[in-house]
Amino acid sequence: MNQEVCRVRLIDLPFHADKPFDYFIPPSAGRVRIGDLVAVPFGGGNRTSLALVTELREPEGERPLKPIHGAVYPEYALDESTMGLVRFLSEQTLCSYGEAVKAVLPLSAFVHLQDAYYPCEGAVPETDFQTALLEFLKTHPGASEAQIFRGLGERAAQTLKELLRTGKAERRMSAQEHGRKMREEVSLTGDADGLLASPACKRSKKRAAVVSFLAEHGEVGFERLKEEYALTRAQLLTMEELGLLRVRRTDVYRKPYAAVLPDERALTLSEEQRAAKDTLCAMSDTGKACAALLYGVTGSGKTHVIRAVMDHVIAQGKGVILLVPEISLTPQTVQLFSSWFGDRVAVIHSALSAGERFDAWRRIRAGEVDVCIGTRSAVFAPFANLGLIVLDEEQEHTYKSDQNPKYHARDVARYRCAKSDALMLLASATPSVESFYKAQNGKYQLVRLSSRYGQATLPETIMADLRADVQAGNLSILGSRLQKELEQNLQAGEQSILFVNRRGYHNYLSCNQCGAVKRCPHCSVSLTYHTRGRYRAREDESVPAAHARNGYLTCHYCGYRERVPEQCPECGNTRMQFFGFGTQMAENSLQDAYPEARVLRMDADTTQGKFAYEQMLDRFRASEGDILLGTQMVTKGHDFPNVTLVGVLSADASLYLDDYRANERTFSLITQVIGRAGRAAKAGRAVIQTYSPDHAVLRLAAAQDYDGFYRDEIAMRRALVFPPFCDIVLFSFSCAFEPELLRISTLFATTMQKLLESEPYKQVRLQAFGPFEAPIYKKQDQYRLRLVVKCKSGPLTRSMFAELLQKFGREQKKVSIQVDINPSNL
DNA sequence: AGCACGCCGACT
DNA sequence: GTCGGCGTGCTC
Repeated sequence: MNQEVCRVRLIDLPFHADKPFDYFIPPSAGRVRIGDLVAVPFGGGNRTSLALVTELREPEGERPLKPIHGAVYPEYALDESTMGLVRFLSEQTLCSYGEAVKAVLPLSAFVHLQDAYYPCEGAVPETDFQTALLEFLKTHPGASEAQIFRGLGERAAQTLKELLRTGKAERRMSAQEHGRKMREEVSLTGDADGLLASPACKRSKKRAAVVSFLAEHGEVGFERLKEEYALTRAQLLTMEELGLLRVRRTDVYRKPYAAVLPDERALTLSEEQRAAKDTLCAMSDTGKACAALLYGVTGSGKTHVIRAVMDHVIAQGKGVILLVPEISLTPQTVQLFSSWFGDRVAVIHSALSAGERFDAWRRIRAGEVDVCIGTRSAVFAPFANLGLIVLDEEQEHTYKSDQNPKYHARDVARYRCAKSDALMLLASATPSVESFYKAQNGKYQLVRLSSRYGQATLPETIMADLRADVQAGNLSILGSRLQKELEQNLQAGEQSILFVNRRGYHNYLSCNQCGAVKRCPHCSVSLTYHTRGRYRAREDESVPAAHARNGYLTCHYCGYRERVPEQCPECGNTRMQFFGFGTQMAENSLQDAYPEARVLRMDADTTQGKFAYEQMLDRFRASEGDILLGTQMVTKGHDFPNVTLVGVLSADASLYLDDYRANERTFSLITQVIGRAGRAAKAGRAVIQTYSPDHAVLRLAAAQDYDGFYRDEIAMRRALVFPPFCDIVLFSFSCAFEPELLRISTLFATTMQKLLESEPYKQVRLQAFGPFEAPIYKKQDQYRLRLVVKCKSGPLTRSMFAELLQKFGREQKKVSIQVDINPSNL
């Protein structure tokens, strides 16, 4: 027999142990193919593990191989393209094979490997306890470890190992599936009177009642019995086992998003929109892999164009993936698209249960849907015939995963589209600098929508200079201009939205006289205040002067640090202040200023519940609030006709983010916020509070001048070498023991430098910074250092990183090392 | 990750 | 004298 050997990757190995292992395929294992999930005995104790077959090969060498147990979960075997995707993910993000597999399959939903123990034929026990255990296994073949412990106590563990080692018992794997919802139809196994007379019914009133009920109604669903008699599943199973009931199980799919009636409104496109649609459809029709950036100013009707292109692709029988940044923040978009595509749509929501996620996956794989709408992970939707992947609001950072595998949905989309000759469509009003750069260089086809759709007009944008307020002695969160506008709105009974930038909160130092902010001389990123001692400021707390003198300012990209200056280097003012406040503090100030106003605070804390977010928006829409105060979530695409004022409490918090994307994020944010107020018939106003009213980014955002913003920003990125002119690789080290942490991270850095001098890595060009302290140096009793590397993330560079990570993972376990290529925030 | 093998402290 | 701590190293 040839092809007796298979090469596999174990699913549950850490990165440093993740390499191929060979097994032989015994005849009992049946047919095994590449992409199959198999159970294999692994390690000294031969514990059963899940593995993925990556290669079939001829036997070679003398080393005896272990036999695989066999294929499991045959319906989830990976096809060739998914195998490619897994390889791509693991190579691209430096994650283990298993992590990649888990990203691509809804594994957690259904896989549950459990060891089952069996006695071996002719086993001769050596001790009394062995005799007892073997006896137990004979009466309970396939018992789990837990069952054995329940029967014989925990001390059976030792004996069980002896039996396994001496071949008196064996361990096989039982593969169980979870999360599969079955419709359970229950009927009687025989004549009702006979069953009622049985001891099983005599002993239980409930059983008797259920039997009588079934005698009357024939076959009924389990749900019905549950309602009528509070019958539990356990009781149902017992009755089935006792032979009273017959349960007919059929597979059902769960559909958490009930189908909405298809929206039959005809789509009328403007001239410009139709031209955009035609361009995109023509690209799709080439049947070749291609990518486009649909850049449309707010209100230009991107959604209509997207829908038209989706229709076009679906009409050709191809699958479409529509990615949105965050389902709960874009309920309208999702609702809109779900209703357009009716039953043939699957929605993948981060709040789905494992089972629901699994159902969606199965429906897609079975070809029952044309469209999959979802967040980041929906980019893996298993369409056999993929025609289009859309990333709506492509600049959003939520498209980058911050857990392994740390992929960017855009990269995965590009890969999948390339492999399936599909179209990748990025859409945004404020594209990421990286994407726009690619569009400028012809990598993406740029499609513009430059005119506003309908009568929507931009609101009047007001830069409110907070320095004037400080000079006038007003230190409130609300500047005078915003106060005036708010009062006007409260009086007129019109609604207002106030935005607090809490995300990316950090302590940065600025002069409250002239607004100057301390920046890194090398990276043009604002410096972050760190304390030297144990003290850490809470969100709403300004840093006390005593601590300020204790601390230092540092750059998160290169580790540069300096002392806290006594006075402003620009104007000599001694009133330097630390920034950062949250929604709670803003709410308090608002209530103090306007006790009669109804303020709805919306942030991560107040939107805990499942529907809390939507409920709050509904309440606001129903005018149950005068002011909606919140974080990021209030800036997303909601239409509130009665909102005529939008305020940004502090544009600076975002402007002086300790991230090279601060400008980009601010531009995007301010542009979106302004878009919130100009949607209805009434004219709106947008008030942007800032200490830097002349900051170019704010002015460009107020003017909605993306091209101007891009021109400045790309020049800055080029000059300082930031993406798209390089990749940033972040290594994070953590350990409870500071000296060890320092030793290992330094060793890591020097080993990397040494590696760079030797083949094959001599051609790798990179610049390393650090190790230096992470923004939060100590977290959960772990000290954290990081190493920032600027490089071009190519195969050679990544394999060097992989080699380093493997080595350091293998040789020491105290310091944990994480890697993130182009992290979404530092 | 799990697990075995291996070399030093407080207990029957 | 042994049980057991978790350091080190391997898993086809």
